[in-house]
Amino acid sequence: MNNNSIFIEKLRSSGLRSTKQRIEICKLLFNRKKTFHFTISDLSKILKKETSKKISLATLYNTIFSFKKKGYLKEISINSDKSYFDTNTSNHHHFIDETTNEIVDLHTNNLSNIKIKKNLPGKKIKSIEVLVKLENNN
Amino acid sequence: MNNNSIFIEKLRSSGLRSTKQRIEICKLLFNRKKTFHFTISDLSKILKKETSKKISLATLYNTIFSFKKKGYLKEISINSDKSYFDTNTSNHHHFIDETTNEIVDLHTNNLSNIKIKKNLPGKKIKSIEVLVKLENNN
DNA sequence: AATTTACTTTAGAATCATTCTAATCTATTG
DNA sequence: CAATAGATTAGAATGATTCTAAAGTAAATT
Repeated sequence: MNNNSIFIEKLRSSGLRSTKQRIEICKLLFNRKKTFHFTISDLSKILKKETSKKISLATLYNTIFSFKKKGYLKEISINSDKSYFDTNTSNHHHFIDETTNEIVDLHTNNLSNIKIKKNLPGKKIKSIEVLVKLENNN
Repeated sequence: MNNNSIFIEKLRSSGLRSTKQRIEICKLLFNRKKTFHFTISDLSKILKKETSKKISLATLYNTIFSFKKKGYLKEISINSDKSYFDTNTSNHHHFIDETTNEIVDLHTNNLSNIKIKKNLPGKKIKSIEVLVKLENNN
């Protein structure tokens, strides 16, 4: 029938209860072909428009952070007053257009291999994130 | 006598009035051998301790942003609830230790050359920022 | 299927960084 | 030394995020 069962299974299999709210958020985030970059307030606005039942802000925060912890979302490191998230959890990087604030994925095959020739004692690399800032041409 | 005159000149030459507050902030930021990474609230705390006269938070924000605009400071892109700044304005990158939140410079000579093989129409690259996240080497 | 229990959701308050406001002050110019 | 453009200030306003504690509900247990 509907494809909620996919999300119910996804939630269950990762030890999260399959609640109405979480399923609604899953549908919004993961029923997409293209990568989706968003802030919590983006999400909140979209949910207000597209959904009949209201989901509280606190639940949105809770859910997005548990999805991040489970590896369903990535948080993007850019300088901003808000946090950005990405539905593309594969290893990749970002362009940010500083005139429009639009975020675009930069896949690793479009980037030369990165080697770090310095290491700090007692520490190991967890991730390497590249942010390419863009401005208008000319 | 004192070396304030250096800062007075620095401020004047870039079209900023040399006020008591700005000179105080200059001394705190630029009388250092090593790169200094800080947030506004770090700075505020240090100023409270090290300085007799109080500088208002609004002035701190104003000053740090004008110093950034003049190129005396760089803002660092990490995910955080606050903005981080860096007194090292040369082209370089950062490590962030996610267990302690300590930021360490990563100079370009410790990094392989980065090539971006994709470009977006009408846009050009303004800067490339690499953030290396570290964790404990257990 | 009813009960229990642990996990979730919720509204609203609280917190914290940052920005705004509008009054006062002051470095520089003439 | 007076004029003025630019700076500083306290405190209020804003906006993102976190907290709280009460009410709701999925899943486990009977």
